[in-house]
Amino acid sequence: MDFKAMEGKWQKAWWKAGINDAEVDTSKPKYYLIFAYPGVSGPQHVGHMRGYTYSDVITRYKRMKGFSVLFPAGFHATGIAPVAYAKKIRDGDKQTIDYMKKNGVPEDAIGSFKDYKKFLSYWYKAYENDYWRRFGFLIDYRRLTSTLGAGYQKFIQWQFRKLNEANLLIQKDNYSAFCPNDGPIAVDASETDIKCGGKAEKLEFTLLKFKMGDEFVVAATLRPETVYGQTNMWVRPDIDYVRARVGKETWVISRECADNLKYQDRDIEVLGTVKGEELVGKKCLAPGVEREIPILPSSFPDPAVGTGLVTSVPSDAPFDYIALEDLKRTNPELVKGIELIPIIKSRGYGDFPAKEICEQMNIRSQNEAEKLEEATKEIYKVGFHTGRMITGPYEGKRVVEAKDLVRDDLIRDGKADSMWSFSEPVVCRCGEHVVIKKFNDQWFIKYSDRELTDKAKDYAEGMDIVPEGYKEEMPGVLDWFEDRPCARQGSWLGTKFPLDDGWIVEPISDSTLYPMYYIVSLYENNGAIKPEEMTDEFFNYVYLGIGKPKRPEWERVRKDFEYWYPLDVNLGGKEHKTVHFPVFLMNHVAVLPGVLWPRGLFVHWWVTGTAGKISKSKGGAEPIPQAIKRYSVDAMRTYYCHVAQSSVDVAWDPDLVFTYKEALRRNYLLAESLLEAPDARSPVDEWVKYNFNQRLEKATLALDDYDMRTAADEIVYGISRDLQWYKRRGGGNRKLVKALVGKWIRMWAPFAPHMAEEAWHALLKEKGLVSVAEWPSLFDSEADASVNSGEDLVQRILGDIRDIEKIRGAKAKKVMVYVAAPWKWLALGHVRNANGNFGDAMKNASSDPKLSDHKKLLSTLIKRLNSKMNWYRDKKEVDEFVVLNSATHFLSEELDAKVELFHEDKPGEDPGHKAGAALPLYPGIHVA
RNA sequence: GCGGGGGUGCCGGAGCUCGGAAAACGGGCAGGGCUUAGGACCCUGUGACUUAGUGUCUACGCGUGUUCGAAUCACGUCCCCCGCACCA
Repeated sequence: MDFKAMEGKWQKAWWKAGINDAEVDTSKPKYYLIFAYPGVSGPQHVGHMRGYTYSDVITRYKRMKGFSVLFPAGFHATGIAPVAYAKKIRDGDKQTIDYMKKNGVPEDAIGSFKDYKKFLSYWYKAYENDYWRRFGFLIDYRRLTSTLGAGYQKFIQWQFRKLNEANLLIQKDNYSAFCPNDGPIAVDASETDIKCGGKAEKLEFTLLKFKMGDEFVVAATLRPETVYGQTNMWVRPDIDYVRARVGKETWVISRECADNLKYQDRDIEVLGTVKGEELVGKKCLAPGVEREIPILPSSFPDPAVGTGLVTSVPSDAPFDYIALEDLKRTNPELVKGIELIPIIKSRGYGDFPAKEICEQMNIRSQNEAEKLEEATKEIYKVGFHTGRMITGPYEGKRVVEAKDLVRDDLIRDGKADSMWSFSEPVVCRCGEHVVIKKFNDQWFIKYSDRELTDKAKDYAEGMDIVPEGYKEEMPGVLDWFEDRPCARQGSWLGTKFPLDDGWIVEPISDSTLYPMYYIVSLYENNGAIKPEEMTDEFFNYVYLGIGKPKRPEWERVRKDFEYWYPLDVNLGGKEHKTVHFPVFLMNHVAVLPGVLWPRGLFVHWWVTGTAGKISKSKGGAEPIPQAIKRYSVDAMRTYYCHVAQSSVDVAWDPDLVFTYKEALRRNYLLAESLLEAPDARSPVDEWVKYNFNQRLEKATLALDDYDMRTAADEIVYGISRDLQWYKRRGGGNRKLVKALVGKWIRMWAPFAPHMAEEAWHALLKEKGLVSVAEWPSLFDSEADASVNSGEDLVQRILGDIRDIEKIRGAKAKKVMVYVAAPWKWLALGHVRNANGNFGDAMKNASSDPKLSDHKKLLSTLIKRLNSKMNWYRDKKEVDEFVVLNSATHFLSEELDAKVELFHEDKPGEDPGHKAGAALPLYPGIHVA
């Protein structure tokens, strides 16, 4: 089977027929689904295809169920990623370039990426043509849109004016990264604006003021509650600090700290420098404990973090503990008399967690910075969450509470202050140290708004949210979600913030209402509506029905919108659970009337590499064009749907994908061979119809519930199994087979659409496209579960005979089967009625006149039946003789032996005395 | 700590809503067949013991309880994963 040829052939047919173009059709119900559009950031890998595949499978199914489907897509280009890539190419970043090459990007294209616009247009095309179309996604490509498009930006501005009308835009203080030369900049992993420090976190430090004569030596800490364990202070002897006037006080701090404070609204003036070594050996008064402690030399404090001075709590801070140990070796005189002070009791640790973990991790010196970081994190986490104070005024209190209490006390008493600082040095591209600046006019969307939150929570309760667990989380997420900065200053790509010059709408806030825009983008893309025309008047009319249409086209858009809205499902990866989905929901609630709010959310988990999430840097991500070639699109699609539930991470496993390819091929060949079988009525026609119906029904219900896995399981494996058995049993009723295969192939279509089309045409000689065929309906069938009792009986007998063959160590030449006498079914009836109670069963059976001839056998029989009570519970009575009689031919072929069938009470011959052993559904068997 | 989700064969995982011979379905492994060079296909087996089958025992993290009957319900307990933010 040539998957590759099939893919090209049928995709072409789909595009030609335009079955992916969404059209308003008022005679049909509508279905509107989007996936969270991808951030445009270079090549995608096999992991990305999971969610897209779900989207396509769902919408293909809905289309076959008679819905008019809108399945659009777009590109999220705002933010900093495209600029970051352009920069990496300009810088000749080898890893990035190699990754592009490995994904088949031509060299000259890579070169052009120096211009972020070229980068974007290349990937718009690649996502569409190399990924989405190649996977056969029936996306309405006429509606493709980018968040940088002119019309889209008009739409975002309209959205923000709506938010403003709803009083949800506010300005307030915010601390964010700032370069004294270049202004606001981004500190993120892509390190677009900065030279180093992409991983830095923004943290609020407590500044502890240590009195030393008339001035204060100031140390920064994240753990004010540990002041009770202070033994000394650490200073870097090799650097220069500054003496600065802060308000009315004089502080000794690092130069970088002084800079930082300047930007945080402090009245500060640098007076002079202080050499670090001058401080060594001096004593200062530790705040909180009011004890004199020495200032000691160390190498780990960083002048760019906090104040460049660190208070030492060796009981609970691994860095401090190790630095002390170092000193003990090099300069024991300095540390004489310093003892660890127990301050906090945490789960799993004794009095001195820092000491314990250093010993555990075998950390020997301050130079092992990475391990020390890890140890610190661990101790911090455990201490914060499980620790209790065992000293000081808050003894007995949990650390999580004590932390704030201690800090507030110290600040109130003038012994401490606070400051924002990065967790590691951040240097701007210009070479300047990045500071954290206090802005007092940062724009926020007021997601904390009580009314908005409550409305969203109420509404979410009635939404279709998959999986159920996320639905449970949603109220918590909505409560927890606070005001969020929605605009930025600096080198970001995005829409101009309409209320304030110089601000750019940030990339989460411009991606909340966009399903609305796909209605308009169709007309923007075909030129019917120009971006200049997209005024507030336009949007108010088409979305809200306010005002009058200026042109007939507006009415057209309005009609479309009324037809397609609200959105049925927004589908996205689990990374969106705590940001995108809540803001998506809340923005809808904030600016639109309730009837337009989205009906459902679908969250799926990831495809991971063997070691964690597939990432570009670590490699291991299989490029998509290569994967398509190796596995075939249909196999990959089936793999995504079947390999695990959507709410579970799956590890990418190439061997497993191959097994799906083979399963598909097997099914195709099975369909083919069934159609070729000679026409014959078979004893299993009713059985196969009944079971097909069961599976069809189960798959249909599963798809209605967005459970692609169960559906794929029934379709790819379940039906396949039944049909194999049907074939093995001699099934070949031409008319029935054609109907079976016809229905089955239609069920393939959402999952393996190319193979389905191929089979639809090549095997069934159908004319139209199966992708737009009707989803199959159930067979008319009178059969009930008793057909399975019969077929189970045949399978069980076959198995039992095989067991016996094995035990006797010889193949059967002749098999005699004895079907239980009718009166044994009567006895079974009594056992059932007694529901497991042997005495009752026995009593009723022995008083049954119809059983009076068999009194002496009753006791053993009832005992045996009773022990199988649970098994018999839901078994239907079948005429075993009729069933087996129709299967003797089959059995003798399977076993290559003569098979004879008898009634227990008319055994004919019974050399093994097996007739009497027969029970209902357990015939006696003699093998010769 | 808070919130959410979990602990079932060699592995991935069904089953839990609504209690009724646990292990569906896939994978792996083993034996056989069939052909052969296809990542094929078809049988059969895969907790232990036992046996001319329709038998016994052990098993759903651990412990209790409710029940004729518990992976499923209840209580307790241990462990694991994810999120805890301004990052898309």
